[in-house]
Amino acid sequence: MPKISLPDGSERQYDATTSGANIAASIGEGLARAAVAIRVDGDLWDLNREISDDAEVAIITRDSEEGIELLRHDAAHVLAEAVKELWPETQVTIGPAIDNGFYYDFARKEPFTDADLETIEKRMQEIVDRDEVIEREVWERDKAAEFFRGIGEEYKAEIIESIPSDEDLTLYRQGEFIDLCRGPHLPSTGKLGKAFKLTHVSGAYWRGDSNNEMLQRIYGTAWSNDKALRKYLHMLEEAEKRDHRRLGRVMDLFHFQEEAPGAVFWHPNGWAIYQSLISYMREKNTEADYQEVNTPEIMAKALWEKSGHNAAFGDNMFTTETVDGRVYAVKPMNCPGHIQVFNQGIKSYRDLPQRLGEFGKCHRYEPSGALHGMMRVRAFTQDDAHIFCTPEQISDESIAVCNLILSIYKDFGFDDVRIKFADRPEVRVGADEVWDQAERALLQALEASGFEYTHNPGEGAFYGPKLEFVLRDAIGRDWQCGTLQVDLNMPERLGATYIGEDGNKHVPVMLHRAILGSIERFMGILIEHHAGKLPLWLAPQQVKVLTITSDADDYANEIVAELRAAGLRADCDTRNEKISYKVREHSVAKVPALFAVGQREIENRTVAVRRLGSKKQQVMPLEAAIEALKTEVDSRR
RNA sequence: GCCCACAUAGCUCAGGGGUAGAGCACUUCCUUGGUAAGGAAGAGGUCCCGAGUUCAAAUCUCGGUGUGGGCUCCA
Repeated sequence: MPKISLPDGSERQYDATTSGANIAASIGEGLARAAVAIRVDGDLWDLNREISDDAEVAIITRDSEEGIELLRHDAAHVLAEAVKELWPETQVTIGPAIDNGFYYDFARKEPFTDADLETIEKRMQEIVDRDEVIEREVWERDKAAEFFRGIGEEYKAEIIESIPSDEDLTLYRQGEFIDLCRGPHLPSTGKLGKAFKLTHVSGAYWRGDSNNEMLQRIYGTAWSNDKALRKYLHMLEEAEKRDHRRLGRVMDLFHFQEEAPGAVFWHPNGWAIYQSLISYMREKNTEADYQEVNTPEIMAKALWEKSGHNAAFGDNMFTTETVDGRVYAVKPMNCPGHIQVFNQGIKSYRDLPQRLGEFGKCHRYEPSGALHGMMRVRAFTQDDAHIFCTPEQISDESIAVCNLILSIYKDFGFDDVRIKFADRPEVRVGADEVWDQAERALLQALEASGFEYTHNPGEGAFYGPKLEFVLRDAIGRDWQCGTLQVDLNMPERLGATYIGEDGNKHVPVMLHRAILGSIERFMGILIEHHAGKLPLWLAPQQVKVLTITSDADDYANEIVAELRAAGLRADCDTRNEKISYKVREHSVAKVPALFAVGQREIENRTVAVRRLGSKKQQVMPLEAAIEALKTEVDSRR
C-alpha cells in the first residue's frame, strides 16, 4: 500500500503496488501521454516498474531535459534494432544520448552508406509504428555475458565482463532486439515519436582508444516533437552560414591551398583584421607593463632537447637539416626563446617580475585529421608572454593575468567565460614535489582571485599546471583560448637564474600566458561569433562610398580622402552600376558602413549612411558622419 | 594517424567510357539608374596528381595529395 509523495507536496495512497504510468494516469490524461519515466527517491525508473513501497515520485515528461535525453537514448536503441533487422551479422556496441541527439557504434565489415542511412531511418519509423513493448529484465552478469557471446555479440560480452561478477545487470528487450542497458526506457517504441533524423556516419575507436579497431558510428538527432526537430535543423543551416571558411571567402579574408596544409594565405582584408588584433593586444600589453620581444623561429634541435620539448612532443615538431648536417627545429612555442632573452646579463630580484611578450609565429605538425580551417592549423601566431618572477609574486601576477584576460574578452563581446584548472598530465617533466608546489601556487592565486572555476584533471601542460579560459560564442559553442601556466621546470632546465636578496642565485618562476591563444583561431571564432558582421573597429573595410551617378565621382574621392585622414579604412565604388547592385554587393561582403552619394548629397555636402543589417539610411552632414564612425572605432563597440 | 565521403570554370554545383555544362562572378558594349542582383554579347577548363585497364579514361581500378564529417590528438 504505497504512499506516494509528489513534488507539489501532495500525497496519494494506492491500494496495491502501483507504477509511474498509474500515477500519471491518476493525475491526468495529458500527463499520462507526456510521461516517459519517473524519478523514484532520486533514481530514474521505467514508467511501468512496480512501486511497492512509500516513495517520493516525480513524473518525467518528454519535454523536460531528462525526458528528451531518455528519448534520445531510446532512439539509439531503435537505431540498433533497425540495423540488426537489416543486417543481422552486424555487432552492436554502445549507443548513448548526446547533446542534440544520439549515436550508436556498430562493428560491421561493409561501410554504411548515405543510402543505408535512409533505409535505416525508414526501418526505425516502422519500429515506432509497431509500438513494441520495451521490457526490463534483471540478469546475472555471467549468464548475460554467456548469452551475448552465444549470439555472436563479442563487444557486448566484453562490456559485461568488465562489470563486477557479483553485480546483477539489466537488459532491455524490444521486439527481437535485446540490449544491455542501465535504463530507464520508454514503455514502448511508439512513445519515441518520429521527431528524429539520422545525420551522418563516421569512424570511432572501440572504447575510445586509437590502438583499438575502428567501429562505425551512426549519428542522429532526436527531439520531443517535430517543431523542435525542424528548429534544430534550421539552426544547423544558420551555423553553416556563419562558418568562417565560407565567410573567409565571401569577405575575401584568406585562403588555404594544397601546398601549405594548415597554413593561412592572408589576403589584404584578413590581414587588416589580423593587424587590428595585434595592435589592440600590443596596446593592452603595454598598459599592463609587458615588454615586447621577438625570438628566432628556427633554433638548434639541441635546445629543444634541453628544454624537454623534443622528448614530450618531438613528433609534432617540424625539423630541418642544413647542407652542413646541422639539425634545427622550427619553434612550436616561444618559451625557450624568451628564457634566452632573460638569461642575457645578470638579473636581480629587483628586476622581477619581468614580463616578456611576443607575437610569435609557431609551427606544430598537427595530425592531418585534426586540421580545421583557421581553428586548427599548423602555422599560427600566439599572443604569447612569459612572466619571470619570484615564488612570492606568483599570486599577484596570476590574478593580474586573469583580470587582463577577462577584460580583453569583454572588449570582444564575450561575456560568458569559464575558467578551468588543469593539473599534471601523465606525460610531464619535473619532480612530483615541484608539481605539488606549482599546483598549490596556481590554485591559491585562483582562490584569491575569487573567480569561479572547474577542475580539469590531467590536462595541464607538460611543464606545469594551467588555467584554461573558455569562452562561449553567440551560438553556444565553447572555445578554449586563453591560458595561464605556472612553470617551475623549464627555467631550471634552460639555466635561468636571478640574484636574490640573500645574494645567492635562485631559479625564477616562469608564468606562461596567452590571451587570444592563436590569432588565427581567435579570428575564426570572432568571425563565427559575429556571423561576419564584425564590430567597426575590426572590420577590414570600414566604409564604402558608393556613387549613385558618375557626377558624384569627385565628391566620393574627396570623402574617401577625408575618411582615410580620420584613420578609417575606406574605399569608393564608382563603377557604372545601379546603387542597389552596389548596396547588395558590399552588404554581402559585410562592409559595416555604406555612404551613398548622388546629386542631393553633393549639393548639401552630406552622405546617406546605411549600416550593415539595417534597411534604413540616414542622411547626415559629411563631417558628422565621419566623426560618428571615428568615435565608434575608438570606443571599440 | 584512423574510418567514411568528396575533388569538374574564380565561386556554388550538375553531368559522365568517344566535341565539357548551368547559375553567379569576370571582360566589352548599351544603360547615369536613389538603397540587397538593369540588358546584351564575349572570354574562361590538363575535369586534383600519378600509374593501370581499354581502340579510347574527366568518367572504371589502384596509389598519392588535399578537403569535409567524425574518432584519436590539441603540449
